[in-house]
Amino acid sequence: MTGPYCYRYPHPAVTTDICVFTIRDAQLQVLLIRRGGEPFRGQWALPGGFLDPHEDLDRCAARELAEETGLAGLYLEQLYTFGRPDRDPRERVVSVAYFALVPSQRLVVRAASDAADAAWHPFSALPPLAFDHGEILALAHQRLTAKLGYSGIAFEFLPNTFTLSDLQRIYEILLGAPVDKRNFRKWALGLARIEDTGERRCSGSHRPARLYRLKASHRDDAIAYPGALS
Amino acid sequence: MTGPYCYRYPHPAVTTDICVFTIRDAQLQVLLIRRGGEPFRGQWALPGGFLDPHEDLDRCAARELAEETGLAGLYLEQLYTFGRPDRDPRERVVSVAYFALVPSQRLVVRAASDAADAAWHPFSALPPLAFDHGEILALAHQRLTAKLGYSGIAFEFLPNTFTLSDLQRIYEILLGAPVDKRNFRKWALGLARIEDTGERRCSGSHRPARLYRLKASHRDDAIAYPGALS
DNA sequence: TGACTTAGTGTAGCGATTACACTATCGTCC
DNA sequence: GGACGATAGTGTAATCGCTACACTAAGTCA
Repeated sequence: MTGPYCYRYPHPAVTTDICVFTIRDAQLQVLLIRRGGEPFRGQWALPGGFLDPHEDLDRCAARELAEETGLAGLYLEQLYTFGRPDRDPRERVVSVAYFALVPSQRLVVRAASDAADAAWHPFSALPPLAFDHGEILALAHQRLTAKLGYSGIAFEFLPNTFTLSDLQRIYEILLGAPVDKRNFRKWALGLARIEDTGERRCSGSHRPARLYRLKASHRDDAIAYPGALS
Repeated sequence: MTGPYCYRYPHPAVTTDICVFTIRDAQLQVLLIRRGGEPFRGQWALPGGFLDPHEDLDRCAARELAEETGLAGLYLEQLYTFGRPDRDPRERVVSVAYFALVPSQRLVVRAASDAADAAWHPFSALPPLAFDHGEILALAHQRLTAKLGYSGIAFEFLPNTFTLSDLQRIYEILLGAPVDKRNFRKWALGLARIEDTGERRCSGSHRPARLYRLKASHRDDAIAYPGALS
């Protein structure tokens, strides 16, 4: 392939790929797009794409995510950089992987032009993935569960207001194990990061639950749920 | 600049930069090289260099480290990827940063051709650094101290055999605070990862210390010194 | 109004972490 | 060879945090 961009030494292409997680139907789910072009046409892959010449890496990840899925403004964190020489059959591609979390409510996903389709898949039943995206997702999942043990990352799955039962459900799904209600609440109520809104949520024929809210002032507090250490 | 390597879209250059830490003179120290060429000629920088076309990223980091400093076979871990569009004045460069640890004894450092000089610098008194290498080192240091809390990374600073006092000194230097001797030894002796060699080390006019050794079988055990949580 | 469903609450036991000070063993110097 | 100096090595009691565990409260709906 020849073109107008020439260098004295070979340069790899650089892309970002984004692992977007959410919790839906009481399951951890991942956003995948069906590839519209070669290679791996028709297979599922992570959203992502090539780095623009004057664009920061974080910016690239956010842009690709918005372009391919319509999602914007979510928690986005650099994960790891994958660079095996043969990971893309077309040319040498170094991919900076990101991982992102979406609250369960913001699930509207739009497939864009260069992606034939975009859909959520349960993490426990992923289809075969293009390139080394399976490996990338495995690492993202590992990071996600590890961060439960030392950061307040679980809150990123929640909307602005939530009940303590909502929060507990998140932890139970991510940990894959039930959590004691009283111990969990004792712990959660001790966190500086959340506060009572004074409101309640009525959702069915039972006692309404208090609604809590995140305090922006403590956004980056390290929060470790002790039961997450297992 | 024109050359034989042409692409349809612009490609950034990709490099690796390595933050090498050791402990020397009761201080955390970092390996820097003095730049022999432009830009930033004569300034201190992290060892590192351009990715070869058929080389994995990890491989590139290890190779550059060996070429520029003579160090090989040490603990090497990918840290983060830096890609600000203006971080290199010559052209767009995306750098995959690594961090590496060397035992205090293996300190022989050799400056190679393209690096005018290589030397250890106390982390607490770093000279001005080229590019965004100051930022990279700050992140590496953060990762290093964070990992003390949940991994056995401190052992990477030790030679094959060591005394418990050696180990304690590592923790005290990295944590920047004294550690209770009895509690520390109780903890260390409970680790499955170390074993008594039966030998002793005599180093001065005082009681000799038992020598311990790492068990290879437990190389990747997670080890968290409780005092490291502060 | 009774049944159902989820929200919300306290305590006692256990295990882990912490604080704390003296004895042991070697070399050296007189 | 005895005293000194220097580092190695050792145990216990108090505290704190985590865990296990079962019932009452407040709504809806039939």
